[in-house]
Amino acid sequence: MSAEERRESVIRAAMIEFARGGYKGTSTEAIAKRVGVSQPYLFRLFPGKQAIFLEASRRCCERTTEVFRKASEGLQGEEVLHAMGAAYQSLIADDPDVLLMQMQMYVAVASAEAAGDREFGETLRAGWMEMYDAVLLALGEGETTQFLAFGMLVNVLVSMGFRPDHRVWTGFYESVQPK
Amino acid sequence: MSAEERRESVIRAAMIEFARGGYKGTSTEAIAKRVGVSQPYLFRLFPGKQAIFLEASRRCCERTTEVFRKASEGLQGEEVLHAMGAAYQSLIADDPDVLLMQMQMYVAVASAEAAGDREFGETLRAGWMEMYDAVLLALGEGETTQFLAFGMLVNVLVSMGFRPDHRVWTGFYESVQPK
DNA sequence: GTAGATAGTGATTGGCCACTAACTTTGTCG
DNA sequence: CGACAAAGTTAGTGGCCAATCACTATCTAC
Repeated sequence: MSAEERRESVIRAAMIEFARGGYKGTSTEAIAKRVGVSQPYLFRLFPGKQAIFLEASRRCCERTTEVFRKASEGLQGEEVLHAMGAAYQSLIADDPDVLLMQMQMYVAVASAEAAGDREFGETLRAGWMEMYDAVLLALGEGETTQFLAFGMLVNVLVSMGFRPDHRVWTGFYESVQPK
Repeated sequence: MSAEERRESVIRAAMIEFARGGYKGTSTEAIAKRVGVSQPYLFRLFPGKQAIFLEASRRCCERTTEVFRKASEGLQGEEVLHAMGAAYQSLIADDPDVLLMQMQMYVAVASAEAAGDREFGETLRAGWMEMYDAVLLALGEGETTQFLAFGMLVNVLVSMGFRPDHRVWTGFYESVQPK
C-alpha cells in the first residue's frame, strides 16, 4: 500500500480512536492496531501524535461541512433549515464518532491554548470556520447562530450519554419543532 | 487544616487544573502542587484520581446552577432571560475555568461511556439535570432548550479560542439581541 | 507525659507511552 | 542479476504518572 493510502487509513482510524479516548487518552499504539500496522511506522507517516490529531480534526470538520453543503443544495427558505437538521441527525446516527471527535477537538484546542500553544488552535479555527461559512451560505445571517447553537446542544447531550427517550430530548424536539 | 477543609481546597485546585488540562492531561502532581500539599496525600483524601475529577465536575455544575437560580430570583417574563444570559456571561468572565471544566466533563463522560463505564456518567448526568431544572424553573418549557443551546455555543466558541472581536461573536450577539 | 488520633511526607514502583535507531522485506527497472 | 527505493518491522529508551508503603509531626485528653 502506498504511503498516501496508509496516511489516509491512519486518519480514519485516528478519528475513531481520538473520538472515543481524547487526545491524551489515546495511544498511538491503539491507532496503529486499528490500522493494522506497527506503532513506530506512524511516525514515518506523520511528524508526531499531534499532527495525526490535527488531521483527524480537520477531516472531521470537512466531513460536517460537506454534509451541510450537500443538504442545502438546491433548496430554499424553510426547507433548508429542515434539511440541514435532518442531515446532521443522520450523520451522527450513522457515525457518532464525528460528533465525539468535534467535542474532543474543542477541548484539545482549549488545552493547547491554556498551555500557550496558539498555532494548533489557529489551524482548527480555520477548519471550523469553513463549516460555519457553509451554514451561513445556506441559512443566511439570521438563522446560522441559532442552527449551530442547537447543534452544539445536540453534541453535548449525546456526549453526556442521555438516551433518546430522556426528557431532555423530548424537550429538545418540542423546541425545534413546536406544534 | 482539617481533612474536610483540605478536600475542599483540593476540589477547587482540581477544577482549575482539570479545566485546562482535561482528565488524562492533568497529573495528580499538578493538583497537589496547586494545593500546596504532597501528591500522595491526595489519595488519603480521595480514593483515586477519578473521584477528584468527579467532585470537581459536580462542583462545576452546582456553581452554574446556583448562578442561574440567583439570576432569576424575583424576576418575571422577558427580564428573566436577559438576566440569566448576563449572569452566565459574567460567570465566565470572572472564572473561565468553569466553562472549560464543563467541556472537559462532557468529553470525560463520553470517553468513560465508550470504555464501558456507565456509572461515572450517571452521577454527572444527575448534576447536569439539576442545572437543567434550574433553567427550566426559571424560563419554562418554551425557552429552556434554546437558552441552553446558545449557552453551549458560547462554551464551544470560548473553548475554540475565538477572540471577542471575531465575526462569529458579532454574529452571535446579533442573534441573541436582534435590533 | 504518654497514648491515640489526625495531618502529613519521602521514597519507590510498576506500567504506559511517544518517539528513535537500526534492520528487513518487497517490488521494479535497467 | 543486482541495485535502488519505498514500505514496514523489532527492539529499545527516557520520561511521566497513579498509586502504595512506611514513616514523621502535631495536637489533645486523661
